[in-house]
Amino acid sequence: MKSKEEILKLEHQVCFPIYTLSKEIVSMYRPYLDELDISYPQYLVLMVLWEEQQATVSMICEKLYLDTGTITPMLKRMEAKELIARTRQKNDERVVQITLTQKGKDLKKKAINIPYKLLEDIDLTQEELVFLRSITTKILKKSNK
Amino acid sequence: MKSKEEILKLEHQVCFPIYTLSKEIVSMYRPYLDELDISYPQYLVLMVLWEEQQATVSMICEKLYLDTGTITPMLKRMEAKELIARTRQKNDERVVQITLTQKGKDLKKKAINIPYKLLEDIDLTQEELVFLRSITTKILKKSNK
DNA sequence: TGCAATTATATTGTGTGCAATATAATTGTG
DNA sequence: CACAATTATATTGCACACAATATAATTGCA
Repeated sequence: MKSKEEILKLEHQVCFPIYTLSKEIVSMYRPYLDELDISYPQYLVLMVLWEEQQATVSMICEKLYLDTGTITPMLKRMEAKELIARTRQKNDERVVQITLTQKGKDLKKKAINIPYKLLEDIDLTQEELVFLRSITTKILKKSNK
Repeated sequence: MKSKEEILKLEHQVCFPIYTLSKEIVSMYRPYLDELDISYPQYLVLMVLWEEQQATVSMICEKLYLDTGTITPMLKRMEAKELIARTRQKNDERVVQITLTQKGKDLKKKAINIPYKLLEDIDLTQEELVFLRSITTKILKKSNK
């Protein structure tokens, strides 16, 4: 039985390791993403587009659990780097369609091996990966109700 | 045997959920920490100080896996809020000692129940908690070599 | 149809987070 | 003992992340 004092200690926290782990994982991506001159969140945007061909701003926000305050300036930076194009939808001028430029499409080939490298670097067993995935998605599902 | 295309999605389900979960957990803290007028990283600094009474800047950096570029401005904001005091060490003027003010000490009483509330909100089983902690610390240990 | 809600995106402001660099104090070495 | 290396913290610059607010386009309803 832990005292309140004990519970407040950093070493006993559940959330702190996750918070730290998240940063650590992003930093594991850094050397690979540096080569492509993109950040981790930008890589996530590209993954959406590589899968969907095109997407609206709100679709990207929803898929990545980010809001327009984060996404809009990020998309502008990606546009400046000529990875994507932003165009207002003809039949509804509120909607902004995001599409890949040729440069953005080409990056996929260079990025295709990053997941393998990361899995190597993280070095977890299959069981651990499955468990980790199930727990994280469980919490996310619950909190999204 | 998964195609590269699919693996790209698979890893999307390992690293991305952790990244998202981390943000989700921080947002779970927000209502409780808003009452104390502190951010999650500031809460982490306070946890170190509640445990250690006092600490140097570098000790805090090490414990929280953050660097001075993050910590120094954060400590200044916490000093401005009169939660902590910053004093140069007499025998080595390079070192800055961080101590709690009375206001900083008093916050501990109000914060003592937050971990319980979070555990409730997260709603994981004991096994899941233990597993999560062990796996996150495993990766962190490995990457810190 | 007119205009108040709604919707999609953008903007503002604040606080991290980190790489790179700077600064000042201390230590180690010839 | 001088001074180059090291150490501890600070600063700069850039990119998120998110709450709050703004803006412009579209929808819905009296």
